Amino acid sequence: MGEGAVREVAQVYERIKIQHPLLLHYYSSHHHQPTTQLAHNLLSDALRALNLALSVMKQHPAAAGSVTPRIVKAAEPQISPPSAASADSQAIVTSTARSGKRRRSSVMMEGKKSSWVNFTTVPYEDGYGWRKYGEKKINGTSYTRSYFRCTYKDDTGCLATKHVQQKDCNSDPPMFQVTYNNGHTCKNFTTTTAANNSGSSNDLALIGCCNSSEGVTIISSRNNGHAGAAMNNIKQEQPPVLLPPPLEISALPFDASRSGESWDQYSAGDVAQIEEASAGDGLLDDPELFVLCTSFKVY
DNA sequence: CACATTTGACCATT
DNA sequence: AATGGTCAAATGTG
Repeated sequence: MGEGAVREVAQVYERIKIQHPLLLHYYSSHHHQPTTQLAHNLLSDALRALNLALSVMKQHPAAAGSVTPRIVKAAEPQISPPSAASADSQAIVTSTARSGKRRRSSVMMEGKKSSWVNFTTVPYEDGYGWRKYGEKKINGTSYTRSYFRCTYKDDTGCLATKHVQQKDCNSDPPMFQVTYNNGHTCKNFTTTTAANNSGSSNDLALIGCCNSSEGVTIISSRNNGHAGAAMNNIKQEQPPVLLPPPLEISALPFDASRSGESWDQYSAGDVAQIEEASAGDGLLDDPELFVLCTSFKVY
């Protein structure tokens, strides 16, 4: 058993995990079909088994074969899952006195906890409403990084933010690294407008990177090599979904026929906290394996 | 008019 | 000083 085994198990796990919600959605509207429920149960069992297998492999790397030190390092931090809305993080809702010069208080620094990354071809479709608040050219990258905060921050004090960084690799579709900070606390805040992304409705995020070939859904949104241009296709008002509880099987309250959801990052509510180990693309030699190996629950 | 995006400036950290 | 993250005025859009 080696790295290849870990990768294979992890890939199967992620595939099931990603496609499970589609089945659940179908199942929710076809209760009368026992075969669907059977498939649902089987998938649930498979998920648990694979999750457990990955956990064992990770805890006994000697048995599972060598895992690159960088991966292990990145998976080390064990911090509360992204969905946890801690009280102190609420306290950080510093109104930052719009008037004067803002100052990053120590409380603010204490609040930087939940952070996780996701590699996806559809960085703007994760079921939440995001509002762009900045764009920056980051050293060592070809594309600008865009910063988003929760659309309902002002209404609910939701501290969720994310930034999207297109990878340098010339993949088609382009791959993005999405870094989330703080889970959403706005929950099921209602929106009125429906998603009308330029991308096809069934786009599904896929964990992976440049050379991922399997299961990548082509999105129609073009990218002309400038992240800012790609942003023009962002649909800010998307039907929000509740964060699925960590590895808990539940139907998602969204219409999968309208908006693809890249909620895999949530199912890893226990996802290892990922600290930026290095700048730019040096984060990992193999981001795909990296994500796969850090997104399962450790029992 | 309300809301979202753009973009230069500001601030904290290293 | 360089860098990354955020603010907020200006601008765009429906």
